[in-house]
Amino acid sequence: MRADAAERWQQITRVATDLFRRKGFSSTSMQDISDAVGLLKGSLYYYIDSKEDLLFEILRDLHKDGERIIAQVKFDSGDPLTQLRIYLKQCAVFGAVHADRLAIFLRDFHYVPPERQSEIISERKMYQRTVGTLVTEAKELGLTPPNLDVSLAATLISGAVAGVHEWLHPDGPRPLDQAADDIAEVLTNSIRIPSETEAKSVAKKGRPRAKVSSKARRPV
Amino acid sequence: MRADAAERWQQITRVATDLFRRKGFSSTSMQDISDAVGLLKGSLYYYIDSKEDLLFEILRDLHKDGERIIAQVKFDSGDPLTQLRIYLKQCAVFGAVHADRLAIFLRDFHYVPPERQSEIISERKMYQRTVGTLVTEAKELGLTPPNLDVSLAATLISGAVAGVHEWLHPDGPRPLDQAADDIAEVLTNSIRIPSETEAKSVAKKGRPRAKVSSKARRPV
DNA sequence: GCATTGAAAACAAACGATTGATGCATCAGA
DNA sequence: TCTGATGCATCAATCGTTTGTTTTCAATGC
Repeated sequence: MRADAAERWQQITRVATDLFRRKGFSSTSMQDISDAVGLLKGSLYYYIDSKEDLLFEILRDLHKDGERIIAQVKFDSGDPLTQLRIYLKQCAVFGAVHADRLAIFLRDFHYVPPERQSEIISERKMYQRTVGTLVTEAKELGLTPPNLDVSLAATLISGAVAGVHEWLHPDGPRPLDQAADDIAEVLTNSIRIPSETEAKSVAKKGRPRAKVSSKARRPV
Repeated sequence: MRADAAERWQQITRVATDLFRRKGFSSTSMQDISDAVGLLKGSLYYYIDSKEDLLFEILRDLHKDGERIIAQVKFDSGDPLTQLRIYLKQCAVFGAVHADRLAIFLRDFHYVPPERQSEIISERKMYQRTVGTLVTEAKELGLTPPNLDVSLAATLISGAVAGVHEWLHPDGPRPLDQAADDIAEVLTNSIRIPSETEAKSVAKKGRPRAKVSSKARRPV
C-alpha cells in the first residue's frame, strides 16, 4: 500500500476539522472539503463512507484522546477539593489543546447518526459524574458551605470548564499551565467556604457604569 | 380583520425559533418552517425577505429583551460582590427563560449577515464588560484573593453563566428564583477569599480516599 | 535493468433530491 | 371592487453520493 494513504487521511480529517469548526457541519459541503484538500469531491469517497461518517471519525478520535487524558489523572492524593482542582486543570488544558474538535463536538454532535452516538457520548457523562462525585465528597467532609446544592454546583462547574475552549488558547499570552491552574482554582473556590472579609474602605467616587447605549441605528 | 397578520408573524417566529433550536439554522429548511406553520414555503416570503432575515429578526428581539433586563438591574447598593451576585442572578434567570433563542444566538449567530451583526453583538460584550468591571472593583476593595487574575476570572464567570441556559429550565423541580440565586452565589463565591477550613474526619467506608491533611494551602 | 501487471488513488461526469427564492394567479374579506 | 394574504408552479444552484474510467506507481518476472 502507498505510504501517503495515512497522510491523506490525516489531511482530510485536519481540513474537515478546521472547516467544521469555522462554518459548522451542515454548512460545510463536501466540495469545500475537497477544494481544501485538493481533490475532486467524488474522490473523497475513496476514504470515507459518508459525510456523517467523517464527522464520526473526527469525534471518536477526540473521544479516545479524552479517555486517555482522564485515565492519567491521579485521584489518590489530597482531599476532594485538591483532587477536583487537579481534575479541572486537566480538563482546561484538554479544552485548550483540542478546542477545534471540542467545539465541533459540543455544537454538531447531534449530526452523528444515533446508532453511533453511544460510542462517543459516554465520555461527557463521565466528566460530569466525576465532578459530581468530588463535590459530593467535599461536602460530606465539611469543606463546602453546608447548604450547597451539590447537583447544581457540579453542573455549573462542568459547564464552565466545558466552555473554556472558546477563549483559552495554548499559545496565549500566559503559559497554558498557569492559566489552567488559575481556572481550576477559581472554579474550585466556587464551592469553598468563604471567609467573612470586610471591604477595605477604598471609597470610590462616582463611578460610571457600563450603560446600555442603544444607538438605535436602523441600517435596514 | 387582518389583525391576524401579527399573529401569523408571531407564529412564524415561534415555529422558526423552535426548529432552529432543535435542528440548527442551516439544516432547518424553509420547507420545514412552512410545514409547521401550515403554509407553502413560497408564501413565507410574504412575511420575510430571506431565511437569514428571519434569523436576524428573532435574535434582534432577544437582543431587545436582554437590554431591557439589564437596564432594570440596580447597581447602586452594596459592595461589588453583592452587585455581581444580583447581576449574575438576573443573567441566569434570563438564560433559563429565553433558553431557545439564547442557544440559537450562541450557536448560529454567525449566519446573520455581517452587515447586520453589529446591531446585535453589542449586548454580549456588555455582559462580559459588566462582570469584568465588578470583579475589578471587588479586587480593588480587597474582597478577592490578591493574586486573582481579573480578566481570566471574569471571562470564566461570564462563560459559566452563559452556559446556564443548557440545563436550567423555568419549570424545573426547584423554583427558578431559588436556583438562579444559588447559581449566582456559587459563581460569586469563586472569587471570594476562602477560609482555611479543616475537613471534619468523616470516615468513609469502602475504598480509602480523601486523605485529609494540611494540604488546604493554596499554591500559585 | 527493463517491461509487465495489478491494485491503489484520483478523475470525470452525472445522478436524483433538495435548497432558497421568484413571479404570477387566485381567493377571501372589507 | 380592491387589497391583503395565500396557492401554485418553477427557477437555477447546490447538495451528498454513485458509477465508470483513467492515472499512478510499486512489486514482480525475466
